[in-house]
Amino acid sequence: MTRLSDYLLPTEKEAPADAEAISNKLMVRAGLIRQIGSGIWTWLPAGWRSHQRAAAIIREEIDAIGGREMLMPVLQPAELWKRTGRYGIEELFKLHDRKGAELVLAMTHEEAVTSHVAQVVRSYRDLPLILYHFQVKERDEPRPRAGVLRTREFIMKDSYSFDRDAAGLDERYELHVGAYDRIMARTGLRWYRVEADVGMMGGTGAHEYMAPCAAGENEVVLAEGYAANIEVASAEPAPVALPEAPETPETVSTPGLTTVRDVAAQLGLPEGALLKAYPVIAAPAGDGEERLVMVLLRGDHRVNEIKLATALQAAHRPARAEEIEAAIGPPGYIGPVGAGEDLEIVLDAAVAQGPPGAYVTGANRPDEHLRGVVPGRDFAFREADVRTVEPGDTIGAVAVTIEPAIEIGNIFKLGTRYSVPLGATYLDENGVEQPIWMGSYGIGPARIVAAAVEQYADEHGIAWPRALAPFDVHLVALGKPGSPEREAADRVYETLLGGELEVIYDDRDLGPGEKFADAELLGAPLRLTVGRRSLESGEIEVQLRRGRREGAPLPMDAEPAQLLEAVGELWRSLP
RNA sequence: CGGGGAGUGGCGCAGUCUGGUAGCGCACCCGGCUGGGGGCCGGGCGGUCGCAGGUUCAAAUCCUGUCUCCCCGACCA
Repeated sequence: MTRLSDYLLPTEKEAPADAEAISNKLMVRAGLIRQIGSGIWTWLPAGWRSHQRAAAIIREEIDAIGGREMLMPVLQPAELWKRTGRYGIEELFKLHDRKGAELVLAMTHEEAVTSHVAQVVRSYRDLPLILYHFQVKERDEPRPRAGVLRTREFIMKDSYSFDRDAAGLDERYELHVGAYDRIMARTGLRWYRVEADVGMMGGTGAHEYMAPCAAGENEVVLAEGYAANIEVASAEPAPVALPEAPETPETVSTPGLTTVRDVAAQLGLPEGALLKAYPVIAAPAGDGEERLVMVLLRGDHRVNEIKLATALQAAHRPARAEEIEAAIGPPGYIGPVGAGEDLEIVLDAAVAQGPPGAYVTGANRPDEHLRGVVPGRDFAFREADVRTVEPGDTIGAVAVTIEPAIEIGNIFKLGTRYSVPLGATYLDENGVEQPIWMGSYGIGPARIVAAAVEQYADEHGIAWPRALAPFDVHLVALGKPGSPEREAADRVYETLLGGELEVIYDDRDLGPGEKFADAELLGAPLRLTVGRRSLESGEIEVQLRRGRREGAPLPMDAEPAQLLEAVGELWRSLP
């Protein structure tokens, strides 16, 4: 029973002034969500229905691959996080109880689930295992934004798999790939599964599920048969015309010219004919020594920090001017030639694999560059792909497309990252203790909902895919309360209640304009209208929200079973 | 953390420069009209001007401090 007259659906004509993203504006305007603090949101009744629909799809598919639903707490002892070395994470909310004991608010649940498994699982006979829950995550994000797309508190479905070995983990991972693919397909979203960064913790595989939309914070690189987060993407660079190499490099005077653009312009060369030197200080995990590394790439390319971190096997930061001055040469004029025997030089693959020719580099002397520098001949290097893919790059001779997208799920092979510190082991057939191999798999119902709004909204409001709409059918009654057309609308409502579809019935005493506007704002896929015209024509008017198309009208005098059948058929034809 | 912007009824805003009765539209309440695209008329309710301190006869307005929110960047298991 959902009559709008006694429902809480606070719609607004105007979007809140501080909203920017489409989903932010529309979800607030449609009465789905309300903000209570930065990155802290309430789901109002209609919005929560959409959230629950997303969650239900996820639950069904994870159950179907053998996931066991449970519930773990958000409030946790800090000790657990100290054992895995994650207590220092800045995003982790930390607090104390009245006795002064240290607690945290969980931002994810590897620690909790692994500590349970460590206690409970003893034998290879107990494995494999998939455990999951829907639970609030708390993260002190540096910058919450875009309504419900990036919040400090949100519900995530996180599942965790436990296996005897890497091969078992691969199996559980593939099961999740299948489940996630089915979840995405069922939501009605446009989505991609992309290769993702595995991080420096030695993960062995990761994918992200991305929904393309303007408000997305990530970028995905797409080509025929290829989809990757730009953080890890690789492609063929657009070619650059290089001058032929002279016998030896020659010095050119470039007073005051410290940028690629200025030097290229001065010498009449494309920016790609220069080598850009990007000095970084690399600090390997653990207690490795810091070291200075010169990263070289084509002047028109940009460093990809994630790929560079992978190539260096180390966290890194840009070197400071005084560090550059002391170790190499004057900032703005540094280059690989004569930079010192011991300096580690990483040359981007786009140069190392590029056509033969000569480049311009800094001369390591003030106001001078070198022309005619040939990698390999004039300096030694280590090759690595460390540049960011950009428009104009190709894969298989076809230009890539780069799209903004929102990450709605990710799956990750953890290996023994958490089982070892938390002592999650089992005894194999030979009685030998072995670490458990783990995977973790997250997905955010809120982001699924918000992404659907982003992808399908138009200037009139939300246009839900069938699977996520808070209500399937929006029945609008026109005319005065108590009028014959209202009575007819009531009868249609009663009939629809006997069917499978979720109906919101606008029985409020408002004008037609307001009702239609609210219906389009709220975005149910199917709108049925009963008014005076219906009495005259004997037809219930039909409008399909997606595209705002008129549908074939339904007969008003049909038997309830017939009407339900007709509505059901209409419903199944919708996107 | 760096840069920018903003806090005035539920929402959107004006008023601040130049101190002097807190205003507008929408929403809301009451009555009436209207009844197929946010309609009309009349009458109402509702605001410690984010907070604290200061200057002044007098502060939404000037000064100091502080809190909160948004955007861009940095960051992001």
